[in-house]
Amino acid sequence: MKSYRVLSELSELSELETYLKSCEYVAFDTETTGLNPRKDKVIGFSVTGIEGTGYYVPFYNFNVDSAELESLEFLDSCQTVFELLLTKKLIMHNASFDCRMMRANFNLNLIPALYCDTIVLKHTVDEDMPFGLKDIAKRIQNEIGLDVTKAANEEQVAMVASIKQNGGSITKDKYELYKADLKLIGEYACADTDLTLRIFNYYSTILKREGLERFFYKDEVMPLLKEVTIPMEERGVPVDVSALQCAQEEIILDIAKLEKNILDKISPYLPDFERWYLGKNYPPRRSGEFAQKLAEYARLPLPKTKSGRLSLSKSALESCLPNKYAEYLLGGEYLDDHEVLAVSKLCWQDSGSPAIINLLSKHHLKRLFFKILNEKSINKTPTGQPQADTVFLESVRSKYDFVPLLMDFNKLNKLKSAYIDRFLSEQDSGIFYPRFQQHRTVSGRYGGDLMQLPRPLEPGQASEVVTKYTNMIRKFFISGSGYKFIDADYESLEPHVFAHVSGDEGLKDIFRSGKDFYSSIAIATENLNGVSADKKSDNYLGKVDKPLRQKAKAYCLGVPYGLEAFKLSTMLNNSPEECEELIDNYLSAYPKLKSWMEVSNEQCKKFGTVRSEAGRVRHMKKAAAFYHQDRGIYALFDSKGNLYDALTLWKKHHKNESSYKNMKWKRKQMKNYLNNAKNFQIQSLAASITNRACIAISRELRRQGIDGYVCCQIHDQIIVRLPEQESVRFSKTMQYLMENVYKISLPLSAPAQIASDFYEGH
DNA sequence: CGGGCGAGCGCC
DNA sequence: AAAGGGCGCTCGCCCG
Repeated sequence: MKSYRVLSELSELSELETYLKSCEYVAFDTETTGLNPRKDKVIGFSVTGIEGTGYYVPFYNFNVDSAELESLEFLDSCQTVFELLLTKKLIMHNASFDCRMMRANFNLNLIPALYCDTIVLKHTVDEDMPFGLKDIAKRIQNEIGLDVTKAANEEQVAMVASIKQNGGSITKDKYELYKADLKLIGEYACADTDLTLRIFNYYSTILKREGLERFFYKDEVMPLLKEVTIPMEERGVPVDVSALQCAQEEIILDIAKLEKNILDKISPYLPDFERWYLGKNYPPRRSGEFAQKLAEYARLPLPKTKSGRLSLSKSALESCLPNKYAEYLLGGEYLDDHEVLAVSKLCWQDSGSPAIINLLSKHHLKRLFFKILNEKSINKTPTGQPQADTVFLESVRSKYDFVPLLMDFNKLNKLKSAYIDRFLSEQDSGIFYPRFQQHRTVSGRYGGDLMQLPRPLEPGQASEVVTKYTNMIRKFFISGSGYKFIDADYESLEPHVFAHVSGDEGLKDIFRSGKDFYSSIAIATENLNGVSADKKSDNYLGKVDKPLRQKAKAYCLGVPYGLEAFKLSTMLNNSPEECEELIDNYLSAYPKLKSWMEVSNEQCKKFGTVRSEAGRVRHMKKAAAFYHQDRGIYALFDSKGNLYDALTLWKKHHKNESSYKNMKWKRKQMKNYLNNAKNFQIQSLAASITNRACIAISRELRRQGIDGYVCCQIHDQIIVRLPEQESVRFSKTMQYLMENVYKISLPLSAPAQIASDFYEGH
């Protein structure tokens, strides 16, 4: 039986204190007025130390009569409880949020007491979605012995009813939980901490069983969260607001200019487009918008209704006879095509859109290219639709003078909406608070909103206007006065890790000799003579035959991640046979790479898990299930245990459409698992190297008492923000740590630069 | 009108 | 007949 207590009297606090004293592990959760720690209030918190129990301490109550939050006496009397919390092992679900909320509201730093975040705990033993508290609980409800589904539904219904009754809003963007009845909030808050504790207990057993405790608590996950992630999200990065505003104004003008130019140039094709568009959106009708506009167009002498529209009643229309338009509206069949078009256009004009073709709509562009201009698409989307993507546009670039403009138009719009507009609208007093989520990728990389900052372009790589705005984006992030950034990128981290993980001495030697990775592989694979992989040599491949090096770039990492001859042939414009040979030669040149790939496949099939050298596990239960359940006619594997190729599968099953479809889907999944198993070992180790460097850097900053922090991590790049006077000295320390905290069999290099924005030094 | 989704494109 | 991994964000469009 569950027993949740919602405190109402100050005297009850001592009960809570006794409860806390008796528990070692305590689940903790805040209830708030919103998601912004800098603006929103903590209205109360709940704790659970024993499954099935919980306490809620309310700080605010929503007064329905005054429609205001009123503060309660617990607000000033919680010091003892707060201090007690700091002595516990706290369990939270999405701890970054609660920790930042508590510090912003009460200047209480819970990070030192934070023991486990159940989101990253769940992620460490099960990387796949979902990660919401209740969603996780639903998945394991049999194991934890609760009907979470039922309880969650009831809770949802009760909360929504209460919020609505008290005049609150329940939309996704504005969910005013704090307006629900206090008692209800309190009980459900306790239910949440109860779930959190149960989830913790459940996954802790698995963590231990899988030997992941050290990886989780000591080496990476929790230290990264406590010492890097939360501080990073809490402090944010300054942005240059006025530069953002200028850029926004400017790019709007440049986009408008491009749009006008494009519309002028495509005007010969627009009548065809218009016919299609109007016919689709405003087809002839005897009622509604079209009928109204038709009556207007025909100037029918009709009386007006109260709402100001023309009355299309039978008697009114009959009084207009004889008239072909009135006849049509009364049920007649005939209406002239060009008149239909004219009326549709009147309807469209009312919509107020500036142009009939929307250059942002892929739908519209596809119509233009594939139906009106009768071009053939190059690629198809996964759903079989023709694609009007950059590959296609590139192919018709010289054929139509508007296409280069359209490509620029696309890029500029992307830069505007994804970067300029977003950073401007989300910045808060000149600080952008990025998210860094440790559970969003299977590899243990961060997921977040700073991961896709465009990399700067060299002059000539793109048109002038695109280069201008692309190179602006990283400059918006500034260190601010008195502060500097130290910005350090690992030099080709993923290729280094790849060479290390493969265990192939030939691959490793490339880096040991300081030669160019792609050129070396091209020379070894294709038996090239008279060229060198030495970047300083006169006959350096990258200099004397750049396309050959580019070719190698396409397959060096692609092949180990599962790239096959057919796909490669489309990338290189070679025959599949040639590519088959190329791949064979590549793998023969580096025999350990080949055997590593085979071992990885075996591991994935037989056990359904792979482990990165740093200790993270990728769980692929289904891969092992496919392999071990593999029987008879529906087998995915041949007698040697190799995945059937697509052609064999087709031969075996194409006569039965549905089972072929099913087998194809299964094979695709299995192939994906096999590829992912290989990719994971490399990507995940690279992520661990960067993550552990971040932890070491944060610790060193703290040890030296420097007011600095890791403010951004983008896969193989770490940016620290710190006081200017410390920057030069600490940059050496930072570089040393990045190159040395996690040792692999090759030396790593991470040159550190001092900068005042994210662009400098690139 | 909000949610969901496909398509496209940005990053490593 | 098929066609490299990991992501996030934005858009337009569709649907209830």
